[in-house]
Amino acid sequence: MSTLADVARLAGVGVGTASRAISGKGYVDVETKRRVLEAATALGYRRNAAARALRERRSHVVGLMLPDIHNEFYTASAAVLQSELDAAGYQLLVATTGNSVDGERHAWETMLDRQVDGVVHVPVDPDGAPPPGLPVVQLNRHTRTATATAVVSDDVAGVAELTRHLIDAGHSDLVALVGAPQLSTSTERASGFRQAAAAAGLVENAPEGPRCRVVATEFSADGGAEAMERIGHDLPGAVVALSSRLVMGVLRWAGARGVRIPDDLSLAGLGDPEWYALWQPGITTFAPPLAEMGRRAALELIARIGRTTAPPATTIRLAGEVKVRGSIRATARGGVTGGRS
Amino acid sequence: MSTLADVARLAGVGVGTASRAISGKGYVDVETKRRVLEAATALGYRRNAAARALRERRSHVVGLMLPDIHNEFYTASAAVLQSELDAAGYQLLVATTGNSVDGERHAWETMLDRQVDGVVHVPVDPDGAPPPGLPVVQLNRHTRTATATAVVSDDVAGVAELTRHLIDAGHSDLVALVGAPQLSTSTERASGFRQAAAAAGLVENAPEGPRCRVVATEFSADGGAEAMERIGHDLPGAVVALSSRLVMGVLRWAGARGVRIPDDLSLAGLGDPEWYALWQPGITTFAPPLAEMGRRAALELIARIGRTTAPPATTIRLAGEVKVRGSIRATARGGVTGGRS
DNA sequence: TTGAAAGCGTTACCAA
DNA sequence: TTGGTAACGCTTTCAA
Repeated sequence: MSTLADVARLAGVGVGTASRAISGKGYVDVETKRRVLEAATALGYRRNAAARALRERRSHVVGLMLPDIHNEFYTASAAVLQSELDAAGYQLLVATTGNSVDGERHAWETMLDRQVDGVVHVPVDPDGAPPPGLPVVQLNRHTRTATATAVVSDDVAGVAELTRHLIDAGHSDLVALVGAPQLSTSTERASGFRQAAAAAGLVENAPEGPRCRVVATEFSADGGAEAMERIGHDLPGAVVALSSRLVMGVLRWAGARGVRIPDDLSLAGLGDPEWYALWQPGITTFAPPLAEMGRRAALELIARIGRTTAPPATTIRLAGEVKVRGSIRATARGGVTGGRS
Repeated sequence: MSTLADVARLAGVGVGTASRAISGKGYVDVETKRRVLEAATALGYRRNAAARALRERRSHVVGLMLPDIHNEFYTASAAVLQSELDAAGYQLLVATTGNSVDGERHAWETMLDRQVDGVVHVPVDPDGAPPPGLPVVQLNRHTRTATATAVVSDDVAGVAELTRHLIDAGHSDLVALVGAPQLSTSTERASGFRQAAAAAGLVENAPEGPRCRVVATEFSADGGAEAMERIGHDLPGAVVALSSRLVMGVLRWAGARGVRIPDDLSLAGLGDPEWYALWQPGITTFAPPLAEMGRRAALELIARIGRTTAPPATTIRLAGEVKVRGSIRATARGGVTGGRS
């Protein structure tokens, strides 16, 4: 691998000049620059990133910390985040936290050791704080204490709209399935559900009559199946499974128990993996704007890097979209949409 | 951020000693080492990765080049690859090629600029060659010229087994859907299909009688739907869609055309995304051992890094598994499994 | 507009 | 076993 000194020698200039010609900062005569560039091409010169990072005190690398690479919910954001960052000249270092506090600490150490210029972080520990001084943007979830700017989906509004859709279809006995109550995603989704339910006069945990319930489990297929098993003796008319994994769990449970969707039970979901549309008759869902979230997170982070005074931590809420498909059945009790039965 | 010099000063030793104490290479008195480590902890010292990379001429970073982060086929391997690499002290730099030769070239430049120690690569250009001298392991696909070691699924055997399953169920009019013919995945999957079909006496492209066809399109849902549209006038008894995207395309097409699976058309797939099992009555498929492939790729790469003489390029073929579910209907014409109709 | 030279934080060599 | 010192390749003063 040839170095800048090689290029300078071949071009017949000093290293300083060569550096300026190549980086494009500082004065260089047009003709000199041409010669340097030519020499660089001839030698197949590539700037050494390590030397640059050492001298410039910035690595041009940003970290992405997420619970699990193999989860389409995160990768949907990661894909556009990556391309946005790439366009701005940053490389992406990926570390996974495995949804554990230990894993998260380990990932932070990795990031710090690598001198990343900033981090996009899907937080695990609701009370964790990012290392001071490092530009961090939280994605999807946010921690309790507002230590960093977060880019999230407006789940409250989205789930409320989804819930209203159920209510409009004539449902008055609703169950929402959420994950661990410490996660911001759990509480916000539950809150959207409760708001819409309360506004329609559904009473939480009422033994009968118009009612709604919130069941907390774990954001996984097993969690969803287990939760349905738990309430199986007292099934609602509709269940809102507030993550795609929970939807899978409900579907699995329904298949095993012979419960037909939407005939025996209406189902609404969250997220929009490709199979939602494929599954007959399609899962009605609230789809967070994952791509847009990734884009915004990248932009926010880039804006924060290199700035000495960190802008105040804010939460950026992006609106998603309710997608109506066939997993909800209009009841005889009839709502605005009328009954199909 | 404190430096090694700070640590050395606090511990009352020279930087050389401090370096040896911390890196654990070279002679250091036990007591001295303790003092250094203590000082390091007190100062919250972290080794500067850039300086280390510059001096050691290796970055402890490996690159992962894949077509698209948002594709569960690759992330299934990437997840275990990441954890394996992490355990060996390597960080993962991710670049996407977007399935284009240009994107691939750009990704290579990124990798070279970053001085990565090695690369795990899902090749796009079937004729491309990795930069000489850099340890590279190809994942999933391999290039035509055996320039690097590749870790792939034994698609020939797997697809042959899957095809035999169809034949055993009494099918004698088969279509296989594959992607671009330059990709090794396309040719190997097609070859497994042809082998099994020929062994059962199916004639390729025969106008009637026991026959089989191979239709090349693009590895995408649109490609699958378009291919089905193209052959819709002359439907086979069963179609083998040789990627999960193609399966989606077939399913979408079937939904739109009112073709029932498996009643009107049997379907077999490849890969095993979570929704295969969920989709009623389940997609019968050949599932490549993605996790194991990721693990092996990581191990092979680690073994190659730091070794001066590159071991010869070999292709490591890992066996996958055929998963039988409900998307194949036994025909009246009856095979060993007998007909359900 | 240019060249020389001083670091950036490590590791590795060498003499003590 | 230790400390001093010379690189590693680059950017960035500073004088010329």
